[in-house]
Amino acid sequence: MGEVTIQQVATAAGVSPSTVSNLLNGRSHRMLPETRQRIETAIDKLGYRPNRAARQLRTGRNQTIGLVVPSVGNPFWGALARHLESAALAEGYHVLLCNSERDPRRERDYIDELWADGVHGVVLCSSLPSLEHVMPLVERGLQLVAFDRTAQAGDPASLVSISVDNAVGSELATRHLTELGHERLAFVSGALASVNRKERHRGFVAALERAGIDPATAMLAPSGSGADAFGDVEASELGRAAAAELLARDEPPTAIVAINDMCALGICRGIREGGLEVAKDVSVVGFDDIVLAELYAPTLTTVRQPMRDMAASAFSLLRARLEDSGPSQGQSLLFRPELIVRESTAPPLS
Amino acid sequence: MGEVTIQQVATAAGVSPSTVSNLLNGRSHRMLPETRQRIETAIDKLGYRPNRAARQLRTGRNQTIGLVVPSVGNPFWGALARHLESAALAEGYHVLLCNSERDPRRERDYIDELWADGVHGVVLCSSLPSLEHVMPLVERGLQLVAFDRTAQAGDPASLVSISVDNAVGSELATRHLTELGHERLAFVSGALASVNRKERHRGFVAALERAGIDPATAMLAPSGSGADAFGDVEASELGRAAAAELLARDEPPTAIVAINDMCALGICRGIREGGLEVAKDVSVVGFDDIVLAELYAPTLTTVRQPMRDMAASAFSLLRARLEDSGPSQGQSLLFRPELIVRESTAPPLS
DNA sequence: TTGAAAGCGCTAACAA
DNA sequence: TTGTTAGCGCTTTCAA
Repeated sequence: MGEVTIQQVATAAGVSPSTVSNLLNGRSHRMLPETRQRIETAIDKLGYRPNRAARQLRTGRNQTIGLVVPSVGNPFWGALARHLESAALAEGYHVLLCNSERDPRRERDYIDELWADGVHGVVLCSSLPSLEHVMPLVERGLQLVAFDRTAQAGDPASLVSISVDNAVGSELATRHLTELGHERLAFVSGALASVNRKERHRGFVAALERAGIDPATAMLAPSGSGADAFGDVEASELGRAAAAELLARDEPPTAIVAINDMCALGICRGIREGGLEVAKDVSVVGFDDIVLAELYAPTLTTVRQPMRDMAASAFSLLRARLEDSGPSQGQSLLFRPELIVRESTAPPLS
Repeated sequence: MGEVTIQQVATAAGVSPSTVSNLLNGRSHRMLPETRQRIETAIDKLGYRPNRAARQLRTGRNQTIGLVVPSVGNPFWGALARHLESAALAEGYHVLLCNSERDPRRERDYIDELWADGVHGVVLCSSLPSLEHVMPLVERGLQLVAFDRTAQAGDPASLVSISVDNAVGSELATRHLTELGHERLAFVSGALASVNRKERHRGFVAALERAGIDPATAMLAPSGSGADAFGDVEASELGRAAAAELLARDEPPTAIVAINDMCALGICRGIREGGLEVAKDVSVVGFDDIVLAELYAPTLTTVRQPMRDMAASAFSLLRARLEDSGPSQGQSLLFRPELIVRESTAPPLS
């Protein structure tokens, strides 16, 4: 049972615990090379590993960051979790996983909980337009990286925002459709309550205007309360329902822009259920470029988010703030999205 | 900055820290109801939350479990992570996320690391047939739940194993195909190195025998070293390559049993790329029933693992062992898989 | 029924 | 260059 302590290492090396501690904390320059050598040998021989709880109790810091996502069951967040954890591992950090299920209350509780546990850095994937609920903790020193959410006016001054340029991405997607000749377009999304949904919608509208199409003629689905009825994992269900609704109209769209890939896959499903064929009858564009996009039948045209880079940036910015301890200015990183054209889009029929 | 300490609560309530501690640790029966009342009031008023690091330093325990999966980027593991975290949250536990990327060395390092951090319970999703590498820690008291891996002869005596009955699942899948009239079947998997791959293959063979088909005529793909070339996230790539290989044969299979859903989706992709149609030309069955199985085109016939229940069991068994502290006998839980028939399977052409 | 006291393993002044 | 010392916040005997 007995774990090796710093005291035992010190004894074995014939020095005091503080010298060992100095070595451990990167102050090796203030000791004789031979002392250093002896300590290192002792550490190796005994298989010593510092007790993190003790260290945290003493310093108030730890080597853990929190990740709050709507649900890791969703492949998009799963990919973020994977890459973030990878980046963290490389620097000796751990990742505490939290699924908010898009429940604002749960989101706040998690952050409180993390803070109480001594976690000072959190990557927060919140769809909430306001981050007011976490302000008290940010003022106390919590370092926050908002992921997949661009900076907003009321945000904490120290906030780091990391996101793809949603408007540009959506515009790329939509322009691709108008260039193929589509004129009756639809935009499918849950309630336009979150920041990035609004931005993507904005890009959609901008592309229509640029193509000389009156945005007022564009369709929005699901209409009414349907938009609120679905959580994150159920994005595909939302797409499916929206497709059914759109295809039942007098003049159904010939092309659909989906808020994300899971939603797009649901739309494709709905199109097939309506007896039509994706691409041939109705074009579909997604957003995210999850792994499945390339696997689907037909393969999905979509807007890629450079997830690996984004996750790596999220971690390194967080770490820098955690370790520098200086006053940290907020900043925002906007990654450039890329249109990936695959099989789910084609010119309109007639 | 200053967090509220137990000392402050004690002062506010006019008692000593030990009494507060007693209340906190479920020993409220040994104090006057009014004392208890006063303490609770003080806790509420001050917004006190016990410092976990201090508690852990003192007791050597914490409220965190580790989850080691090949990759949360894979929707199957993503789903496990989600449900496990949910179950943990309900009991005040946290989940530390670790992606092994199917690297045995990384797997072992993670477990060591977790142990050094005071994590005494881990849900391990290892494909390794032997758990020898973690034995030293298990002997020191690490509680281990092996997930998606049935109990093996050499396993630690205290191990809990949770898995679906792979052989039965695979047999259900295969029998479904033989009953449809298929006679030229193939089994697609990475190297049959892991426990559950072997079991699934066993079920496949058993079903063939029962149907009066000589297992020797069944095909295995990818052949040779191809089986080793892919990790976990790339299961779909493996399927895609295997499909290409199988379809190039003189007598290609009319039905394929895939080792899991991601692999099955890759196979479907490969079939389409070969100019054939899933179901009509070649039937495909998966395993797992990930969310995408129902979304795919065609929807995928597959074997469902009751993930939510399995994850909940994993957590509650782990917790029981963590908190009972008594000597814990090993046990294994085998969940019953369920065949979900969808569109990707049909009778053979002629 | 309550409190005093010791100490978990570590770090960081401060002294030597 | 190295060691001494004093806690970080909590739990848990043991004594009152």
